[in-house]
Amino acid sequence: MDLQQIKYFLALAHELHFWKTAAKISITQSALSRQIQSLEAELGVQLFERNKRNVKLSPAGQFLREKWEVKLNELEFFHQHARQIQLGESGTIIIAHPDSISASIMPDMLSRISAALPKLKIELVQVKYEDQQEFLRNYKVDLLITRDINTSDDFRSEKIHTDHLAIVVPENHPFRDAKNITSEALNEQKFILPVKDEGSSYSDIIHQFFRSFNVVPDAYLHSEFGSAIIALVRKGLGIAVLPDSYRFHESTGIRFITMPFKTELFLNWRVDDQHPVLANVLKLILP
Amino acid sequence: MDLQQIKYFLALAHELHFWKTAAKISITQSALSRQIQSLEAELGVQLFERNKRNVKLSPAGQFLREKWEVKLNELEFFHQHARQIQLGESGTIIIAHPDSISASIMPDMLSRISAALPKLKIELVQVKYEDQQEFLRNYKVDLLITRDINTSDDFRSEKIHTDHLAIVVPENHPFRDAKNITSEALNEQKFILPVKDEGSSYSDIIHQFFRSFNVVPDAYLHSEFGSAIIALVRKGLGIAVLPDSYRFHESTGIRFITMPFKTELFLNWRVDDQHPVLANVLKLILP
DNA sequence: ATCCATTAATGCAATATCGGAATTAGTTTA
DNA sequence: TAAACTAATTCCGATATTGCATTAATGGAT
Repeated sequence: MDLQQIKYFLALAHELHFWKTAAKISITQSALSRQIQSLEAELGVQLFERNKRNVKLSPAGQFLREKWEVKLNELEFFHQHARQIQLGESGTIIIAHPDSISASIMPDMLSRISAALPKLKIELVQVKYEDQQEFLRNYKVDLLITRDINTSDDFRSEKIHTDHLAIVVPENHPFRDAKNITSEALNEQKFILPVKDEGSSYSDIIHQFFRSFNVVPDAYLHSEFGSAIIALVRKGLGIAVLPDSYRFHESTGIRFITMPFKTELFLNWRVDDQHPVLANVLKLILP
Repeated sequence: MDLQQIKYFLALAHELHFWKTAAKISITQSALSRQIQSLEAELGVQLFERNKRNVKLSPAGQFLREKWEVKLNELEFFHQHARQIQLGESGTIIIAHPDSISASIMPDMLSRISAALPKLKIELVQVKYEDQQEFLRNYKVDLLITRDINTSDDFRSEKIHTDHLAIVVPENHPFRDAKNITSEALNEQKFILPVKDEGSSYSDIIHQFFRSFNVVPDAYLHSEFGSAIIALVRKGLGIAVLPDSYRFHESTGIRFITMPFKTELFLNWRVDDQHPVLANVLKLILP
């Protein structure tokens, strides 16, 4: 059973049309037809119900389409990681990080890495909260920086930084410093908050912030991205609570008021990772 | 990339010897050598470090060996399940159940299923507590009977039975009925307990049992298998707390004293399972 | 040092497989 | 009934794979 056949199957399962699929994957309809037949024969499973006119997935085909799609994807990343292992110091390392620290600790961290390992390519990505574990587990990223402590046994986790929370207000806002921040004052503000990820300690700490003031925030806007939130604050759509790190983005038209609430940053990686430079990179990053 | 090539690779990774491996998989050494070469070329990864004398896995090969082994295994079960979907009512359904109920609710359940679906083959297996979720998730079993409520979103779970706990003692033991069971009496007994699975509600309930008597059990023996525990009780090595269902195993030389503590049985299956008879089977089993 | 046994790679010829072009055979539409 | 589609099939040349025999490198024994 050739992986190529499975890819042909997935393409056909998507198009449900031999000619169009054949064109799209650059083989002839005849070849495609026989590849599918041979796949069906080897599996002992009819994948498509087809007559001379129409093609549709059989129930078993439907099942395998779903499963094969994710497994092939996983295999792809394994192969990529194997190539990285082979490449050694001249490979690529993929780091997922929250937007908030793009301008604070990331630049310093990256320059330290690239100074010590000049041949290493670094790829930066941002990963949605709910996908983070899966991405690290399946080798889609090699290092994961989170604001949440990790729960899985497959990962190691170390605290690398502690941020403060800050109130972010437009430049012309009456709030000047921490003295202005009282329950009464907060109660009259409109807030732009991050979407609340269930179980994320980051949104926890923001709730804790409000609870400590005994305030239920009036929030009509939620956004996943800090930079978007900042843009909205600048436009006067409300004020926000964000990690102090955003201060280093040096946006104009807004003011940060640091509060005594802390939020921590964790570096996560796979235990027993085989990436040849990871150990070196960790040595550079960890305190 | 052919799955066959990957199987060849795994065989060679196991033997680390071209000739022996070739013989074992019934091809010639020449063919094997070139299959491995073509696999390496397609991946762009050297899998083995070899000279004219020795073969050993490269670091990347080591990594892929590990990953491929589990993924190929997963694929195998997917293909098997696809065949089951195709077979319809004449397929096989795989049920994992705890040993304790082999003689109580299983016989009745199975005869009901096979009466209604005479063509269906049923396979019974027992799965270690820590593997249960993985087996159900990856289609190694279709139905899973547990004493713990399920936590994953991918599964559905229904309570099918409630057992009582029973004290199991040898025939000649002074304990006769529940009236004998007091804190003082329990404190003088030696216990044979199940291995404690962290997070298993079944071991929880046994702890709860002891706590309600304010007894810390003197247990020098732990065993995973109820039938083993019963054998040990019969030999006078101690007494045990087990689900009342074991009573139906009709072992001689022991006595069950039913206690008012309850332990529940849950039936678990995959949400959105495609197995063609599963819905029918569920209808037969669920209350 | 030299010879021999071992073992992975390679050259070659036979065979099997694959892919493309054209054809065939059902099905739907006008 | 004809025309337009569309998946399967046939035929044939190109390509890949296999087994056999040979080669080249290595390690151990004498």
